[in-house]
Amino acid sequence: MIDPANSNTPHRSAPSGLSKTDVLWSEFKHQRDTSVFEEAEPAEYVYHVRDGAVRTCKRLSDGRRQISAFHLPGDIFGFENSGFHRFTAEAIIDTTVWMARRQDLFGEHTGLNDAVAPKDMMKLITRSLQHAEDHLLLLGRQNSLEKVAAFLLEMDLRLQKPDVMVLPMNRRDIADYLGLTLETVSRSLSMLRQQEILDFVGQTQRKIVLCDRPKLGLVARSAD
Amino acid sequence: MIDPANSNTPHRSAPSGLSKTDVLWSEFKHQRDTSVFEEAEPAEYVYHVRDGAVRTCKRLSDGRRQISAFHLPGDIFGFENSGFHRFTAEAIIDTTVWMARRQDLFGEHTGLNDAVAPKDMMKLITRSLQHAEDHLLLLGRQNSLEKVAAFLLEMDLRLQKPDVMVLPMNRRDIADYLGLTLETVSRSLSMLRQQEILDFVGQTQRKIVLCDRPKLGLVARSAD
DNA sequence: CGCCCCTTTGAAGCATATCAAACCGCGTGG
DNA sequence: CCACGCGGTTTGATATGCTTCAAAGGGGCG
Repeated sequence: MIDPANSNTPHRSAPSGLSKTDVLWSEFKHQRDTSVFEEAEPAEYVYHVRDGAVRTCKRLSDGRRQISAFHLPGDIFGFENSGFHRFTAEAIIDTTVWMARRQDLFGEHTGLNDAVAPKDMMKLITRSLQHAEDHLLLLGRQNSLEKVAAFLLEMDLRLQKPDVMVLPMNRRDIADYLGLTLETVSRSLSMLRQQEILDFVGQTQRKIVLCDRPKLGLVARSAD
Repeated sequence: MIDPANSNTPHRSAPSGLSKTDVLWSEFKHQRDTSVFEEAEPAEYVYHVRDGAVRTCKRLSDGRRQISAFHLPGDIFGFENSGFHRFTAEAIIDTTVWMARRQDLFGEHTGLNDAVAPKDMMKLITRSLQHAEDHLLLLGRQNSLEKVAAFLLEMDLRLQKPDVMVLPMNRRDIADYLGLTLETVSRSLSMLRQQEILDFVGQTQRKIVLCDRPKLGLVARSAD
């Protein structure tokens, strides 16, 4: 968990989404494919992605994995009500996070309670809930092409509709997010490319241009 | 929405799960297959199931449906942070609910703020989130037999492990909860019966006895 | 240059969906 | 009381979308 190679610089400022500013945040770097925290571990910190990308996932004992969310720069993750993490969080690529102690942030056992308004925490949890609820419909009732299209639109939005979308995750991560295999994800992307809805930039298949967002939207929701 | 045939008796008491007692609850009856509220409707009330059962679901425009949760007697549902319902809620069978105004309960715009501790609300939302997160893994990564087994165990637990489990929902509801078809649900139940893990009581296929909960647990998680 | 990881693509297999038919209990109306 | 229709369920046959297995190509890095 603690990597001596990591810097640990103190900061006093607030990520967007949290209102109070007088909380101590420490910087921490995680190499790709290392865990930020593990499922069932006590939840001592809250994390703020500065740079990189993180996946939160659950695993079955035979290795099947479901990724519940991707966390990109600006996102906050790891807050838990229960005191224990319900997910494993792993760095997808080399990632820098800022960490704050839960009790500092949410003032449970400290004198300065409500260091961050409970309202903020509520907002964060509600956003997670909403995302999970939408994802239930996708996992339970949408086909592979719709799933991949929806994924692209989600990433597009969260990366603020860049000209070129650079995906930090590989095909397997996408597959485990969408409840598919990596081959099916690849085939769906190929189909979308063939329909000229997207294109790859250069030879790396992680840089994607969305040529036709409206059409992509139609594919994502052949419905709704 | 408002059915004149319904009784509307005022109550002053608190469902378990909410701490304060001085909130006005009104009783309301919903016939089976009628909606309690619709997606995108303003969320004015919070609901407490007294009797019956409710499903909350999302639909795609072509009719595909994903049920996110079943609400049984004692459950609270319909609280929304956003002010608008993100689901449709429908009575599965004839159902009695108690309703309380959101602002009475959570004291947003009233003089008596925090009529119910924000902590309670947080607990409710966290429970929903946890359930949704677990359901993601089920929908994305478990096979039909595992899904049905997990469903039975969930219902068993929530009905407090009765000798005979009486399911309020039909096979299609179960299917739409598990991301399957009703035929696949039926086949899975038949397989479990053949393995003597469960049995039907009488000729109605909604009364189920779990003969071997440990074995059912093994089926549910051929993993985890 | 060569190895490894990632991705794509093809072929075959399989789990679940789809289509179809029969059964059963139940409520209704003759 | 019985005949009938209907919704719900089961079961069988077939179809299909996705997975599994396999192979090849490409890029990056030692």
